[in-house]
Amino acid sequence: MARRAIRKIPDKTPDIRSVAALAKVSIATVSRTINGAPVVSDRLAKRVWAAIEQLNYFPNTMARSLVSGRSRILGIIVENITNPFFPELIQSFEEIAVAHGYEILVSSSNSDPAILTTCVRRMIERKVEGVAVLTFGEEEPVLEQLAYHDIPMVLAEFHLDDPKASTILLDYSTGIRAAIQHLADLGHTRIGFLAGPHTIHSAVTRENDFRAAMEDAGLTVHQNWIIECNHTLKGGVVGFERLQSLSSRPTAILCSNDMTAIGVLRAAYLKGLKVPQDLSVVGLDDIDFAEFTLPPLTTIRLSRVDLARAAFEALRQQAEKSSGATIQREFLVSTSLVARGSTGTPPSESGR
Amino acid sequence: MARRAIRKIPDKTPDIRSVAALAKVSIATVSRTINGAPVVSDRLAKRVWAAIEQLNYFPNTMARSLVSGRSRILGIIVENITNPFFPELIQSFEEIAVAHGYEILVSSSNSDPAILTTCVRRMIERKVEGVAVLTFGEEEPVLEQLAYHDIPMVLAEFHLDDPKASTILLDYSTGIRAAIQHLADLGHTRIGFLAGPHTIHSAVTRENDFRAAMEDAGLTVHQNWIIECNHTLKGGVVGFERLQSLSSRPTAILCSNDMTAIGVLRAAYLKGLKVPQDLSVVGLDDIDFAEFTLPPLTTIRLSRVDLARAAFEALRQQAEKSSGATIQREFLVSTSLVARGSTGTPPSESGR
DNA sequence: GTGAAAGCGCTAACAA
DNA sequence: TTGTTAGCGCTTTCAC
Repeated sequence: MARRAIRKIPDKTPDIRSVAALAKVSIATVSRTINGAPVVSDRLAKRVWAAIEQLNYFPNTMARSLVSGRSRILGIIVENITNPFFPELIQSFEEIAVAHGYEILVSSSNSDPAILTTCVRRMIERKVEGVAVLTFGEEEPVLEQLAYHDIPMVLAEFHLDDPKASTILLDYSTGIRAAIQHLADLGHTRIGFLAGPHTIHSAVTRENDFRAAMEDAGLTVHQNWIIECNHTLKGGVVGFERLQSLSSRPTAILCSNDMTAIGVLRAAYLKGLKVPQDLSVVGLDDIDFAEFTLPPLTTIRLSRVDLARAAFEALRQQAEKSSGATIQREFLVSTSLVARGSTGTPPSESGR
Repeated sequence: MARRAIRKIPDKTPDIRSVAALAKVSIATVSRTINGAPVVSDRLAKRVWAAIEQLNYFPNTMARSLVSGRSRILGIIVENITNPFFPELIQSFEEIAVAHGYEILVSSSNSDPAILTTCVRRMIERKVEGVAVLTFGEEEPVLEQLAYHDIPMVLAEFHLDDPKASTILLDYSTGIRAAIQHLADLGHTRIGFLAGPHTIHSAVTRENDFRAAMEDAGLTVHQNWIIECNHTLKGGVVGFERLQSLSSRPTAILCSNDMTAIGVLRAAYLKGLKVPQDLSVVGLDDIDFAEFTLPPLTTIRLSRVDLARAAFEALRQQAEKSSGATIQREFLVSTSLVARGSTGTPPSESGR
């Protein structure tokens, strides 16, 4: 019974030593070659690469991170991955990060503080080099943990007085002004606004910018035409219905985001209202789907690519900052109007 | 000039040694305590936990992974994060994985082989303990890399003859039969099918199941009513138009996925066709949005939660398999019909 | 039950 | 330019 079965010993995954041995160099040389240290001679570098190829060697990221102290992981926390705006954003962020040799840790807070706490904990445990907090304003409670752990962060529309925190400012104003002007040019004077939840900074900003734009255009803001919704399709439906229940109604509705606007489109259709003949609707975000609503949605474009780029850049600067160097702490992403089919001249019978 | 500025030395992030020192035990005891090894005495364990708390200590995941050989990271590769089906899937997978102490690495192949290769490379470099390849059939070329690196994987609708590969079978048949029967019950006999790209296994399976279901229902399959689309909204528009250009047309269309169906809904509307009065439309997936189309989409539900659960379970079993133990290698996720407003009786004037 | 010590695979400081 | 070596923070034998 003592006979030893002859088993093929599975070849260990190759490590830096096997590469060094095969290339007949030291492990330091292998390391230098891989990391592009400028001192390795071509002759040796060539041998090293050959060995790497032959062994199909992949450096062990954990060992690397452990010793270098750099995880090369960036975190991104979004509000709700189920809102099409965010997958598009994540995709851009991922692309950029991967192109720069970073890995990303995605998580979605679902506007739930408990989940957010878990997200942050995961980020800290995995030693991310920075976190893009793109929840648009629900973030305060967790920011301290991040700050405590000295993790760089970039926040959308929120200034944190921390040396490691950068801010992305969203210039909604430009887009919103353009939208109001567009509506005014079409002849609208009665414009309502379906806001986002007031717990979200960006929602408040958007609403304020709406008010300012209305004033600038010389239009009256009707307080009861401003309704707090929740940035979802259903929220848009509810908001529309509340507006409809009023005796005096707007001829155009600006929505705090596209999902809300899509909800309005849907509710208006069910109500028998024609867009844009009976009602003009404007969204904000310009998610991919906006082009395909019926009618195609006029909206204020907030470029996911620009946003992702700014977020990455802010984090990269923090992560790769040489001490003493000065970095950009504030980034601006602008918005612009995309006129499509959901806006038109107001119905003539409506009181001007 | 030699005066040394007095600077507050930032406290290093606490490590296992600081905890051990504070608790007056060895680092081995700290490690055992954290990992729930059953041998630590209550007395010491208590001291250790107190020290951990006091220092706000987080174990270093990389060091842990390096020595234990377990990254506790699972990869998930999806076809296209921009298709609403996938964010919903990712969200479920993330929830389950995080609940079990795993981190996840998400990436989206965008049906681009070059990107897919990068995805796989990232997974390998980060030493994931398993990968859920949910691209639904474009995966072969990269599977070998994963297999070569001995990484467990779970594939949707694809058997790979590798000890580390598990398969999730999608039982489309049940749902598709139910859909055809539903249509037949309404009086439809002329049913078309907008297929997905033939390069995708699942698309082919769905098409075959459509044919089989038609035969079972005693209905004739018209080859020219089966059109290959690409699982996008635009694809649905194009498919619909091709169907419309025919002299003899179906009264109902089954689509290989919801995005295609939404495209059909949109194109039909623009064409002046009323759904379901003039045309019945059925989707497949039941993405969240399906409930909100106009009219609400009748569709075949493919539960993201079930799929995510199966994927995680397959990977977990592989990753935590004790040698010799036998594990489940095949999982089944079923489908069911969700009847909503996009299906109805066929138009009377149309030839039966 | 507890501790000492040997690495996990790699980078970086220092020597040569 | 290249090699030697000391750890990075942790888990895990192996003694006690």
